[in-house]
Amino acid sequence: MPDSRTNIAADDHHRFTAGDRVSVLLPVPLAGPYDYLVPDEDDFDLAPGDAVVVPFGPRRLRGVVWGPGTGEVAAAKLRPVEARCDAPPLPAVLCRFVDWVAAYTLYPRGAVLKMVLSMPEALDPPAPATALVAADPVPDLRLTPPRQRVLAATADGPPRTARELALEAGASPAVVRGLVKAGALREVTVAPSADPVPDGARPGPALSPAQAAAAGELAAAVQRGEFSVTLLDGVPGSGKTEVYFQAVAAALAKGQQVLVLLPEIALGAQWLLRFRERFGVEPAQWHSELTQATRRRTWRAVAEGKAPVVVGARSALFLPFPDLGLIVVDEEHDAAFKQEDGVVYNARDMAVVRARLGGFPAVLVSATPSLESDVNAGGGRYARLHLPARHGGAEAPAVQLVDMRTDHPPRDRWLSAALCQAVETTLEAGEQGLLFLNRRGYAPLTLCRACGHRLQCPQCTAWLVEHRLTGRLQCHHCGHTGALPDSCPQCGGTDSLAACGPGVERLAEEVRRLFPEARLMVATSDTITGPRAAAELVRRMEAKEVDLIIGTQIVAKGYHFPLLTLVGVVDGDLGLAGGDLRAAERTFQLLYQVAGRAGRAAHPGRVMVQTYMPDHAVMQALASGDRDAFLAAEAQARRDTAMPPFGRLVALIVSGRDERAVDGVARALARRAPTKGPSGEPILVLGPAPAPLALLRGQHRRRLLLRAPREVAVQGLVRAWLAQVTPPAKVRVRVDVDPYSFM
DNA sequence: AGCACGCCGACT
DNA sequence: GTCGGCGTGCTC
Repeated sequence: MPDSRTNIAADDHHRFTAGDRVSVLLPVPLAGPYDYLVPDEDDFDLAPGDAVVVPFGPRRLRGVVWGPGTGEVAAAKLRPVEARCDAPPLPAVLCRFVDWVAAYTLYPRGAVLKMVLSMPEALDPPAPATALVAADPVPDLRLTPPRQRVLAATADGPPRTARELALEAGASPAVVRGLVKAGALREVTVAPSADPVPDGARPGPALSPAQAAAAGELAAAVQRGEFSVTLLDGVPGSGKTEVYFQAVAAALAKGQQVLVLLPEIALGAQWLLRFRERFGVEPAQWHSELTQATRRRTWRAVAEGKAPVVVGARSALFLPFPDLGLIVVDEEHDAAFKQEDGVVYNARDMAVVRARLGGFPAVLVSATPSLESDVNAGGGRYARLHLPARHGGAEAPAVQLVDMRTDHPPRDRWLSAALCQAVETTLEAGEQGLLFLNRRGYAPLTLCRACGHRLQCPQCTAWLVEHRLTGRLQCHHCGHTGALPDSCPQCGGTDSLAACGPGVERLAEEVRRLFPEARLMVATSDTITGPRAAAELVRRMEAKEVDLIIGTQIVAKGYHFPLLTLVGVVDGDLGLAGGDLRAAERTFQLLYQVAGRAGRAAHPGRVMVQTYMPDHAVMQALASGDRDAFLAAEAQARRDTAMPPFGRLVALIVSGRDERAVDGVARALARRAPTKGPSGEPILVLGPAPAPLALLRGQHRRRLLLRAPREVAVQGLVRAWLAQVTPPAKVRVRVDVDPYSFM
């Protein structure tokens, strides 16, 4: 375990008064807290965790009192704290968490605090809500029908906000505004209405014996109120959600708060519905697509203990819960929990840390647990709850491998005879199918048949992907787009550019040719752009307006389509290329998830995986359904190579516009690489190597990778290593502790 | 991260 | 003669 530095804010109840020095942590990516003076005013005192406004150079910033001043700075330089914010102090456990995450990830504490204070305006009290009531009658008021409805609505009931009133009267907000302006409605201030909260006492659904046993264990862990980690491991459709909802109910019964982390809020629509069915109302949500006002309200509600349940993406981990009693990490294996920009951290791992610091249980949920969690459960560090059967008795779908070496389709076609046959059977039976291809666009590569030139992104080491939907070329790494040229930019040849390989759009073209009567829908992040589009997809599938979905990983999880009985994986080998440590594990997880879309209701499902490597361990595991054998083999391979979770990795990514400067820094780091740990443990440093995307957004990138035995606290080692090299200003060195992506 | 200071090109 | 480009340096 990494070093967690001692923290003052955590255990100090003492208050700072006039003339004292306090250290204040600011949400800026600079090393540590800065010292300030407590102003010389009566009744002004500060305690650790208090949010304050301080001068900082030419600006004023909101920060958090972290503890007593360090005294390292000359008294003459000190400036006084300007004010205390009218907000609940940050819980001491959150301050300790910030320190812990900073120490672990090797990021400045201020950078971590920035994630906590992501909504600084929430530190100011909310403006009082204004509501509207009927004013004295206005002579000569033009009474249009909408106006009459609005005025009628004000006749009874409590004052309502303009929005509520418009909604109730079926009028536009402009009508309401017009009436206010005309003087027919009067503004009054009201106490802000509290959102309805989930009701943990509502009876849950009937659970199977296995579900009930698992739910009982989780509820008991919540009851005990001690740190523990439980891996809830169950096949898709085994009813994991209902099981952990019982733990949520137990925490609510104790009066504690609950955080549920989901990898992407995109899979939230059906999840929110289930939550609502179970607890009566939707929980508070936290993700990047919320409006400013909602974020502000929610942050404040969490801080005031008024949001009993929050469901959110990884950043929700940094919300100021005063009394958190449970964290659930659903789809815990999902790589989306790894934050890659800004502070690099893994929300699943940090959730476990947060639970440990807070002294409450964490529950990790998955049908395809990560190797880390599986090993932790196997070694007894985590408890494991297993839900074996599909709830409701549906059979797990049979997975059939299609050997593309013998059943290969003709040139520029991607569907084997076997899969075509299966699609036909499915369509004839009036059932639905999903063709899964994890590649957006029409073709991943365009090349010139005359001169061999490949269309490449000017900013990245990546091919440009043709998108017929938009008629443009697109780089999937930096967002660069350009028109599709009609002649080769290299040799000028006309009619020589050829699309190579399939994307979902090209696959759709093939399917339209083969099954002209089938109704298709292409589901990718280009077509499913938000919750509305996702809901529409669900509606069209349920109404059976669609026979075949052609989709990327966006359809791999979260959805439940009762009539979907066939899943065809068009290129099962796609994720296995490249030297990624977790390529096999991830491919298995993804394909297993996709396979789980087939036959979830009364109809038995069928899954076909097209592969050129039918003997590969991933394919064998899918075909046999023996996930545990696959995980065991994968674990053994990692053990043999001292790779995670049996060893530790830290990646350094050196980047900058000037390739030679980047190379220089990377080589300087390599020369000073540690070879031994503090007690002589063997340390291996690989690199520098060009990153797989050696050029990204015009930035040249080199990677170094440090591997250490599990028991070595790598942070000290890396800190000392980095201290020996001072890169020039335009070269950046990023640290990624426990890297997931090797790009 | 911001924001200022500072030193070199195209405008009123 | 000024407005403004962004290089580097500091913030208790």
